[in-house]
Amino acid sequence: MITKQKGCVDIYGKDAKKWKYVSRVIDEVLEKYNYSEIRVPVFEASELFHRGVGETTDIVTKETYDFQDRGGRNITLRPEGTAGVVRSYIENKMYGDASQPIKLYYNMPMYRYERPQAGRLRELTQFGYELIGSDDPLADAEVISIAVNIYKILGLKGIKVNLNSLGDKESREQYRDALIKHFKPHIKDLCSDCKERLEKNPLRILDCKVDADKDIMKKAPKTIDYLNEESQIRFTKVKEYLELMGIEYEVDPKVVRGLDYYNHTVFEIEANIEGFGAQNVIGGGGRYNNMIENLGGPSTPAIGFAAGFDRLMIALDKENIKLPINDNIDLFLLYVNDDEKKYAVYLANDLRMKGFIVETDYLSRGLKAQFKQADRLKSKFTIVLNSDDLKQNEVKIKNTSTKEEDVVSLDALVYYLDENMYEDECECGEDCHCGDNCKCGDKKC
RNA sequence: GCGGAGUUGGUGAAGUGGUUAACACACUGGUUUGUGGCACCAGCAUUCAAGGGUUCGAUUCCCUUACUCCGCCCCA
Repeated sequence: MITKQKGCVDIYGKDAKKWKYVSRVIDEVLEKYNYSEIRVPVFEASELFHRGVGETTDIVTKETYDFQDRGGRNITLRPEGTAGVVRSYIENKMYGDASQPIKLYYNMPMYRYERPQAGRLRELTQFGYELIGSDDPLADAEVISIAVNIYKILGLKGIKVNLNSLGDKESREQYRDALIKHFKPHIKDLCSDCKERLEKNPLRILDCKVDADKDIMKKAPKTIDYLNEESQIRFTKVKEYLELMGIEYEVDPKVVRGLDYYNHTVFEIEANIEGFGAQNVIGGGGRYNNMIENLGGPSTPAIGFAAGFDRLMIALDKENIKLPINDNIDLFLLYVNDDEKKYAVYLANDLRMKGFIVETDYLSRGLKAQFKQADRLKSKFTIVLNSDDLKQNEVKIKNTSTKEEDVVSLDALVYYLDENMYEDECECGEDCHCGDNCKCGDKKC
């Protein structure tokens, strides 16, 4: 048997419906903020990610899917979304558009060659968005708030925003030196990973889990203390705007992010949900004011956010959030003889074109088995096509939940279905948010 | 890249160095010559992830590989 590749998943059936629903919510929220969707290629020149994401990051050094195509080009499957979006921004000269800033969002698969575990896949899906062309702290606050609002609308409760500022280039370098100075004398007390980090990326020592409780860690200098005045004012404004929007957050100096391109505002969104695996950061982002210039565009400030779609689905599942997905059908047509089957074919086609979800039997099953199938599909109505009835130009239609049966003339069938489909009570149940088609009074589901 | 635990039918699983691999659910058919969901009856893994080894004999022991799950690194 040929099986799927390691770290990949098949999404189908009920899960696919949930995915579709969640994607739609994300789309709708982002469109309220006037973001428009961008679709960029799955693969790009390897160089884009090396320069964009950062030559020294783990993502680039050990997690990319690199290959050469038949023309000898060096290709990489995208490990994240921002680099490709920025490439497109530059290549399509969006900086010249009349309307600024540029707001783009995406929801697409990413590829990282990693050992799979809970909440970690090789083919993962991320949604994210980028606000390019504004350095206003309002942009920072808004980007954070969008993420929080998406999670809120989906019904997630256990989420937490951890916020920090890395400051501008100057602040960041000063801070880096201060960290090295602080940790160097104590290097023997640190774990082996941290010993490496000291040279490579000292900021990452801060979120080490092994050394977390040690004294040196607690006494470590904080990014915020090394912000120059300008960066400090900026950070204060971001916080102010967040408060205006009613977004709760916590300043966490340990949030430094693993991608090289960040400066100023960085943030992570954590899912504090019982039963969630070790990978409880479901989203993160920050400002990347230098990246566009680094990739050959004009110097342009930007900020963005990216979130794990798969991890979001896990979070929704762990919090037992019932998504309003419709997994029943409107009508099942049962038949036995060939004339009835022909009529089923005709009627199914006709009613589908008129907007109903109609199923019939494809497996030459007995009547009993067809009823079972109708049950499994949670059909709201069933019609047993009967030659005698058809001669009279009528059918017997049964409401599955009330068990009531009506004789309806074929001409009136569409009208009958329209009238009775949602008649008795809100089909959606109390947890539904389907928003439309519900005739249960003024209640908007 | 490193570490731990697994892999038995469509599903949940029990089991043992020896000739029919429990049990349950699901499924299919029948009891009911065309009106279900209940009940009863019958059927449903020559096979225990793949390959190799030990053995008279392996699904059971050993090795390798693949995959899954969990963790580290890192990240979403």
